[in-house]
Amino acid sequence: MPKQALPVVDLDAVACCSPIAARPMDAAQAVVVAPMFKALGDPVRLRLMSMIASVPEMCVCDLTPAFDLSGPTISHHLKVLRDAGLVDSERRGTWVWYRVKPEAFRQLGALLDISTAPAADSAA
Amino acid sequence: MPKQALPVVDLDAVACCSPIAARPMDAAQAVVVAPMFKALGDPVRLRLMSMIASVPEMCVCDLTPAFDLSGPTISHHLKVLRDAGLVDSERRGTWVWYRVKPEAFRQLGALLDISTAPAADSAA
DNA sequence: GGCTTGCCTAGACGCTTGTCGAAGCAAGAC
DNA sequence: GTCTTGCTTCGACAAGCGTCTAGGCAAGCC
Repeated sequence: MPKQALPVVDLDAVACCSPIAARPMDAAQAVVVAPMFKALGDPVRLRLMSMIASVPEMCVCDLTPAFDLSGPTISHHLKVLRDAGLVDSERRGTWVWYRVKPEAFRQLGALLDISTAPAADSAA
Repeated sequence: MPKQALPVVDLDAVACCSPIAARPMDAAQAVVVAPMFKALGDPVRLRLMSMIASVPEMCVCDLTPAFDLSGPTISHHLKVLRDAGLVDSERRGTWVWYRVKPEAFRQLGALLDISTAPAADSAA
């Protein structure tokens, strides 16, 4: 069995590593985590994330032409991803570069782990 | 009418295991996967998911009182989760029971895996 | 048969979101 | 300095979402 968050219940630790199947998530934690999933809940943002995650870092100037959308719209979606804590941006000279925040992805991945869940499919 | 939620999301049609960091996700796949994340992007639905995932199966009658929301609203959120392919429902006598679909969770977890990503900072 | 309980659907309402064009700011070229 | 390019912010609009009440259907009890 994979080791998991020990019973020390620090809110950050819970938000970070406790699978949602381990126990019912409390309202406060749900409010913190939901925006991260929500940010991924748009096809454009999912593709943006994927493009950024596929390379060490990505220039907005390479992101925008991949979509049939205006610059401001892409910029808006990138801001949503930034606000959700999924990516970081940095201006270097003329261009702005985006980079994923791996710890955020590890968090979400850990939340989705159902390996510790009561057997729903086999018990039925 | 234990209608099995129709395959709004056809799991088999999705590249089931390719992490989004492995390569840029194509638009078609993004359109299929985004609704699953979107469904988790609401605090109420996240808590519902967590409650359902914490036990083999869960009766709506136990779900509803945990929230300060009307029955129809909970029912609506459950339908969103059902349409996203994250849960299954079944009527047995008087009550309706919900159950997670583990394969959907495994798929989302796999998508979020960034261990194969080009080192933006983790291996740098 | 009629009544009650459990859940879903329908319709409506206000807030949020995705999109755009216009305008603004920062960096570099001239 | 001025001009151009890259990106973001602003303001607006339509579409979508979350919530409610009202109503409907199925199952079980009398």
